Amino acid sequence: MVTNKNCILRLSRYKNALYRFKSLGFYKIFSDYLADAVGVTSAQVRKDFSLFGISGNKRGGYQIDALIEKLNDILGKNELQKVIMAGAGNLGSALMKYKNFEKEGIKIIAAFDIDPSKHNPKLPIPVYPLDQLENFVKANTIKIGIISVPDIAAQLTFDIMVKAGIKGVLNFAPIQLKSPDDCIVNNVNLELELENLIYFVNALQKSHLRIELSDD
Amino acid sequence: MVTNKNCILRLSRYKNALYRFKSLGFYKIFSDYLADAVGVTSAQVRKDFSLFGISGNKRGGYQIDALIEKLNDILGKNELQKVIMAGAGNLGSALMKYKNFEKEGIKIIAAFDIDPSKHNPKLPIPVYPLDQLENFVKANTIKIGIISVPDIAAQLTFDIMVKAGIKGVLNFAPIQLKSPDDCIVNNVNLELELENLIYFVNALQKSHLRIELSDD
DNA sequence: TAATGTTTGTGATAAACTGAACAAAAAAAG
DNA sequence: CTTTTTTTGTTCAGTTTATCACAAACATTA
Repeated sequence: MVTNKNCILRLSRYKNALYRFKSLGFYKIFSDYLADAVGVTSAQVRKDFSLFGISGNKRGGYQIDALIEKLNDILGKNELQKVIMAGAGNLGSALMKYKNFEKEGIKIIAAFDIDPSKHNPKLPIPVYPLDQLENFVKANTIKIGIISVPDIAAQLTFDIMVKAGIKGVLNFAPIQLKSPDDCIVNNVNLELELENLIYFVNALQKSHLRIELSDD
Repeated sequence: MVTNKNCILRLSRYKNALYRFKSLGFYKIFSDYLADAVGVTSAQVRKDFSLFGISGNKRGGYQIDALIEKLNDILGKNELQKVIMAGAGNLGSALMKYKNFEKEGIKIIAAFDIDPSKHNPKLPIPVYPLDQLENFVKANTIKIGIISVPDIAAQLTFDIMVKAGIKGVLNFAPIQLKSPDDCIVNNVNLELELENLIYFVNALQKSHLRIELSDD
């Protein structure tokens, strides 16, 4: 089992790039083209593929269709992935309207919120009371959940999800969730991303400054 | 200059944890407490601090206030960070309403959109035509931008930002932006995060299955 | 003041990841 | 059919990142 998160992220990027190549009319591709499109070296591309037993044709490159198929298979994307959402506030609502998920075979099939004013089972993505989450997840054997509730409610919401049988959570709340071993948490923390950016922008400008100063 | 992105992300997490400890009434902290709160080892905490010349007191731990101050300084957070947003659609609007940014000293001061129906200079965060972005950024010496436009428009929008003098971009569009050396791009790709999660959930379940099977 | 216990700071070590380089395979050219 | 060219697949070496382990420093206690 490959546990390198960056490697898996690269697979997703390769796949996205392949769709673009395909839409341009290509039917085969070489590792260096794909590398350029994704911003890595060609050795990296071949190495990644080799880890998953994906092979191409020497001097012939890779068949795009077959490659996409294999990547989707590895990424678990060859069947529609049903996902639930906890929290129907601003961010949750925006994510529910986000078109790119469906394009990628990911469908948010229901949302849950503690606030009665948010409940509405008639929406395209119905919003139910939070206490119905467990039954819904069990009845529909959902494995993946998204948390977009306020941070104060995140751990509680998470625990409900775990109890219901959710095995993977995309967490937008800016706290570190306490999780059992058999549930995976991916954090998306927008403040952290911005802080990170600010650090590197500052650091880069300082290092430029130092280079300029050291020139004289 | 420390260029390890994960290390910088950890600094942000330490800082967040420190605020929580502080609000609980603590005034000093040991590396192992902080490590537990963030989910790393205590050696990692001390090593990270050591990289930035942060030192504590042997047997006395670290003063929380001084530590927060130092981390904010490193992360460039001791002054309000002004940020602009390109794209005032669903995601952009949700981000503009997102309260946690201001709590962290990050303020979105204006948004820009190509769609006239989105323009409204009277909103708390005013929305201007895209072609005013360059002048606005120059006039206000903004360094950081957020891209939440459709993927087809992302590169164009990015190029405008770079021309205006933006040095760091948080990009929500699911494409790889072509960027000059002096501008940093951090990608937030929600499909990728979900795909990643799906992979690891599947892989974990398969590996459990294998372990169970190999038990007999 | 001396002994004891605790926690930092860091050098050494190990692990993980990436990149370079080249043999092997296959197509194309002659 | 042989040579040349191209591109894969993989080994090996280099780099980066994380962990271990322990000396040094300080507080506490007797």
